[in-house]
Amino acid sequence: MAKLNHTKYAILGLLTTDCRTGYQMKRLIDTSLNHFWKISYGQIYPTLKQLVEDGLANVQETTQDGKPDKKEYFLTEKGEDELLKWLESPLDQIPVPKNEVLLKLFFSRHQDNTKTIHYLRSYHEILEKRLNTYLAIEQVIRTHSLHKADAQYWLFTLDYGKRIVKAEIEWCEETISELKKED
Amino acid sequence: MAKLNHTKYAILGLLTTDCRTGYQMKRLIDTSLNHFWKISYGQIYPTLKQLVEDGLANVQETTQDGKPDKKEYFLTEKGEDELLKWLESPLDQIPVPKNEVLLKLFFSRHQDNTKTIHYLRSYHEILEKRLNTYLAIEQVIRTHSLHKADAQYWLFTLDYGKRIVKAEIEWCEETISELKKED
DNA sequence: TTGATATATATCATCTTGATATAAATAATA
DNA sequence: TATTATTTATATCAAGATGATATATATCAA
Repeated sequence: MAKLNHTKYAILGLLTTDCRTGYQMKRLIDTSLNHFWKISYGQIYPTLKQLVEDGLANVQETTQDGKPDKKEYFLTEKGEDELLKWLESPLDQIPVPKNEVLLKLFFSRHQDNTKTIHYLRSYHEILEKRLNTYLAIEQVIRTHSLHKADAQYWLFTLDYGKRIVKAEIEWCEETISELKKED
Repeated sequence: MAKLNHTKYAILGLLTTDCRTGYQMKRLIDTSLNHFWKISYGQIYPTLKQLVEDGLANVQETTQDGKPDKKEYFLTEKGEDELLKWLESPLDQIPVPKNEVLLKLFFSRHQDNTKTIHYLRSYHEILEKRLNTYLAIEQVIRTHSLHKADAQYWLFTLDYGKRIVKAEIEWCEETISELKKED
């Protein structure tokens, strides 16, 4: 049964930025907002169609010089209202994300601690890279995009990402330390 | 296209605990492991069937006094090997979870900051409740289950949950504070 | 006696995923 | 100059996930 469809609102929101095509939306999400969202083409194009059918967006085909033709989507007033209604809607439950690392860790009494430690070291490396990515993105925003309307809110989301990754890194270090004691 | 199927390994892992039925597995996940995993009946029963077909588990129907009949599943040696292989497999990419709160926050320049602040206060409340839940679970583990083979690893996962929630709470407080400055 | 709850198995409409397909363009390389 | 790689762009689909729903047998509470 259909619960709230986040894809629809994500795309409505994206239409308030300067993304106009499905391809641009996918790129923006993948390169700049992937610390808190992800989307697939399998969601984008059917949802754009549905938004047009529902009168929340309209579409205009554009011929480009030196590039393939494209379909540009624009929010309608009705679409804007729908977005605002969603923004105002109260917070429901927040699902806890599934975490493969913790799933494995929970069952890892079945293997040697040295393997588990090695695994957590890999995780630690991934997290450090991720933190560096977030710091780099933050730098780029502060240097080039602070004037943009979204900048402040974008930084809020990055701050969230940074804090979570830092907590994950600390947890990693602590857990590795505890596992070492048990050998 | 089929990527690694976590459900299968989650269920193989659960069969190393004293869960024997689909219903018990769902209950264990929902009550004790929901800080890092979730599963639906829609996954459990078809996957149990598949494990039996693949020779990774076997099933035995049991009549119970005063309760409905049940199907009990047991790991085979082949299933145990498969679980160990999975535990030893190297860490691939870790997806960043989707986060509805950050999605809304990113677009919330379109609404009054007072609404956003109110929304983040709701989030704050949910997080504080969640932290209390984790602390309570930890207490129960330390008091009643420390002897269990899984206890230490379970506490590791809870420690992760606690640290993440604490980071989220701090982020909330900081972000609310920044938003207040802008009014 | 009735309704709620616990224990138990199971299905399905809807949504998501990410691989894949196709195509028109430019850019890089041999 | 031709070929290959990359960019820009739209689109689909098999496989998996979800969580509501259904059904059934039991005990417990009102």
